Amino acid sequence: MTCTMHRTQELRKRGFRMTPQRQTILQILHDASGHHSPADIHARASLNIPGLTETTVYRTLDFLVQNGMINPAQSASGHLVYEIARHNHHHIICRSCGGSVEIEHTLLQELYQQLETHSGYLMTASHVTFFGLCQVCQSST
Amino acid sequence: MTCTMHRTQELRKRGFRMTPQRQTILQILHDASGHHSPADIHARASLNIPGLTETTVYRTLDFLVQNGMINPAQSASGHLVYEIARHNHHHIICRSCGGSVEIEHTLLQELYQQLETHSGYLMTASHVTFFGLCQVCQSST
DNA sequence: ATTGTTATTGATAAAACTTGCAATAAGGAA
DNA sequence: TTCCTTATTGCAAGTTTTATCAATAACAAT
Ligand SMILES: [Mn+2]
Ligand SMILES: [Mn+2]
Ligand SMILES: [Zn+2]
Ligand SMILES: [Zn+2]
Repeated sequence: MTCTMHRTQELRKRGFRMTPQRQTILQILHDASGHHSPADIHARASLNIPGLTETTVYRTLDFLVQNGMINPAQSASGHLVYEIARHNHHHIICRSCGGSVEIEHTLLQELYQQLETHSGYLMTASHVTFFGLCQVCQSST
Repeated sequence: MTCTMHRTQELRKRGFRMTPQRQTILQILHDASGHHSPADIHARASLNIPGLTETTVYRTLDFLVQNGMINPAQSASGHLVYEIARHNHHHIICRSCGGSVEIEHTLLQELYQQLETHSGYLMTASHVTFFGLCQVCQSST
């Protein structure tokens, strides 16, 4: 079964509908891996769907996050960006230059255990953004 | 030396100035501990400084973050809130009800070590927000 | 295919946040 | 105190994000 059909069924199972808007935005995030801003996504999706509004882009992104198909992340500027949901990972962003690096979730596994023990919260996958100083910016101070 | 005088000197040392706006906002965050939205802060500070604009509140908050006197945090809604810089800590927010709990930084110390080793980034204090499901919301599903 | 239900969209307005610039005032120096 | 430099503010305009609501279209049932 194709990826699109699978996602369509997932949504229908939950009483939601697949639409060209949702399909297009998913396709864009699937193809162009990485983090993308709502404005960027709107620009790209508009090529396929001329009348598409920014309102719908924001709503669709929220919807897809709620349904676990994409993940939100803080960008260096503090704004939200989005990426297709893939393996569980996190990021460190350099406070100074904005550069970033990816962190495997396995590194956080132990912490998550402890957080659950200490807080009673169930720690679900959450695509955390840490901040720090990259090597280049460390030496250039 | 009073707290305000100390902060004033800190800023002057760096070529910046203490102003009624900055002083008032610091005082507000100092007295009302916890996380506060820009709108909330503007409302409170306006009582002391009638003409105060939202623009200045946003700019002041950014400035105070840059100078390490306050910390930003993601609220449950995703928007930024601010609190006076105090002991190094983090938060877990419940995805479902928005409730939150505080986490001591000591719990993350070990992780930060590993992150530095793996990434080469210098991990500075960063007031991280994790997301999960609180006990109440876990049982009510 | 046709119909009916209602989730979803686009249009519009509002709220939240940012930027550019001239007027103001903090605070160092005389 | 007074003067001078320039960091900081308020104002006005712009951008980003959210809320409301009537029109549309997905899709299940006929
Ligand atoms: Mn990512
Ligand atoms: Mn906090
Ligand atoms: Zn850097
Ligand atoms: Zn909860």
